[in-house]
Amino acid sequence: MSLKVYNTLTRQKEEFQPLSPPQVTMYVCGPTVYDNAHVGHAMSSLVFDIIRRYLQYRGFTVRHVMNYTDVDDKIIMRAQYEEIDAMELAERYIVQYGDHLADLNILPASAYPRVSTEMDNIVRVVQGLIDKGFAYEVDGDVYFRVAKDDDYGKLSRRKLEDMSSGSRIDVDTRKESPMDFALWKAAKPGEPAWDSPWGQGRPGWHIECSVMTIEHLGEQIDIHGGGNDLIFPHHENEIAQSESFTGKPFAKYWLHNGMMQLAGEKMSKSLGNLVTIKEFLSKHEADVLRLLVINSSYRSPLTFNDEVLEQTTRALERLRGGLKPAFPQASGAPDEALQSLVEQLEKSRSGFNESMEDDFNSAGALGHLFDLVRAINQARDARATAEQLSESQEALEELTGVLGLRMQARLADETGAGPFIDMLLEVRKELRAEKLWALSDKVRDGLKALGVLVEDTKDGTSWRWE
RNA sequence: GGCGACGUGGCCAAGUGGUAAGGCAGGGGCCUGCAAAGCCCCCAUCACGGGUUCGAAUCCCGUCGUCGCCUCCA
Repeated sequence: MSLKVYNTLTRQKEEFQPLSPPQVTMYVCGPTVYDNAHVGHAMSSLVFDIIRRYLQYRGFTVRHVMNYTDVDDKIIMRAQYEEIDAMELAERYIVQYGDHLADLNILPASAYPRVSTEMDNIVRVVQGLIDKGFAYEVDGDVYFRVAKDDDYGKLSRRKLEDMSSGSRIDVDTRKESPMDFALWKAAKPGEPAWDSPWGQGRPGWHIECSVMTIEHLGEQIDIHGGGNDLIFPHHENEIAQSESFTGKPFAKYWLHNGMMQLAGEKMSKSLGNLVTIKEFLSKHEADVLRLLVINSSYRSPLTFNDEVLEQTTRALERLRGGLKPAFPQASGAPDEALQSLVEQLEKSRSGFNESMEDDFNSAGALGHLFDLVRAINQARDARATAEQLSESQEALEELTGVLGLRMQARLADETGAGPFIDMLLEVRKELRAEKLWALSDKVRDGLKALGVLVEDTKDGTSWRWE
C-alpha cells in the first residue's frame, strides 16, 4: 500500500515520500495565546494528532513541533486591558492550552517553541533576508520585498496584480508595495520590545514560524500543517521568507484542516461564535470531540452543534460496546460464528488501513471499525467466550488507539459510589426474585435519574455511568 | 470584485466512471417481567438543467445555494 496525502501546494493527492524516511518532520501552527482556546483550535490539534499517530502506526518516526505565538498585538492589547504583563498573560494561556492538549489525549510534541524564546534567531533571519535583498528597513520597521520573490503566491494561487487591485489593506506609502509584509515592527511606547539592529521592536507574525521550523526541524521539512484560514497570508509568507532565506524548497507537503462550523459559520474569536475547550470538556468527554473529528474529512468544514454532539455521544457508546466482555456463563460460540468473526476482523483491518492510506480518510476507517463492532456483538450473542473474543477486541482497541480514542468509559469507582450501587442492585436482585417489579423498577429508575444505567442480562445485572 | 471549496436519506457523513460505507434518529421483529443493551429486517439514486460515455453521485458546461480566504484567525 502507499500513503497518499492531499498537498495544498499542488492541489492534488500525492504519494507520501518523506525526505529521509523513516524520519518525518512535521510543523503545525499553534494558537496565539491571548484568550481561552475554542474547539476549533482543538480540532486542528486533533487532526494533526491523528495524522501523526497514523504515521507512527505505519512505522515512521515523527518529529513534531508546535509553536505558541506569545508576542502579538492582541496579546499586548489584552494585557493592557487587564493591566498585567503581556508575557504573564501569554504564559497563563500557554499553560491552559497544554492542559487541554493532555485532556484531549494529544501526543506531546517534540518541542513547543515560542516567539519570545526565539528572538535571536528571528533577528538573525531577518538580517539575512535584508542581506540577500529580500527585505528592507524603513523607520525601524523591516518589510519583506514581495516583488523580489518571483513565485510569491504559489500556495494560495494568487497573483500579485489581483491582490493589489482589490486590496483592503490601508496603503502604507513607506512600503515599496502594498503587499510587502512586516518582518519586524518598531516598538511603540509601552509595548514589549526587544533589541535589534533596527532598534527596539518585535517580530511580525509570519517570521516566527519560518525561524522556528528552520531552528527545530531544519531548512526543509516534510509536513507543514495548520487551519486552512492560514493559507493566505500566513503560510504564503512563510514560504516566501523561508525559501528566500535558505534558497531551498521549504515544506514538501502542506496539509490544511477545514474550519469548525457553528450555526453555519466559521467558529472564531472575532465572530464571537465559539465554544471554548473548557466549556466543552465540562459537559462532554474528550473522546466525543475526537470522534466528531474522526467521523468526517479533516479537510472539510465540520458541523458542530448540540444535535451532532448527541449523535456522536451515542456513536461513541456503540463503539465502546464492542469492548464489553463476554457473557460470564458463555459456553463457546459455534464454529461458523467464530469463522465470520475472523473474516470480519480481516476485512475491517484491511479496510481501515486502505481508508487511512487515502489521505487519512478517518471517516471511512471508522465505518470499518463499526462493522467490526457488529461482528463482535454477534459473536458475543452467540455465546463466544472471552478467549474467543479477545483477538477481535484487542484489534478494536489497537485501531481505535491509532485514531487516538481512549475508549475508556467513566470508571465505576470514580465517585466512590460503586459499593453503594452494588448494594442497591443486590437488594433489587432479591426484589426481582420475589417478582416485586414495582419496587425493583423504582431502584432502576432512581439510579437512572442519578446517571447510572442498569442493564439486566441472562447472566446478571451490570451498570455503568451514563 | 478576485481566488478557492462544497451541495449525498430526517440529522451527521464516507464514496470521485460500473449501478449508494458507517453512525444517530425512525418503523417492524427476536430477546426481556418491563426496560436498557445486543441481534435481524426496512428506510436515499446523490441541488437543478444540459453534455460526454456502453455506463456518472463520480468527467465537462451552465444555473441556484452554502461556506472559506483576500484584515487578526486553527
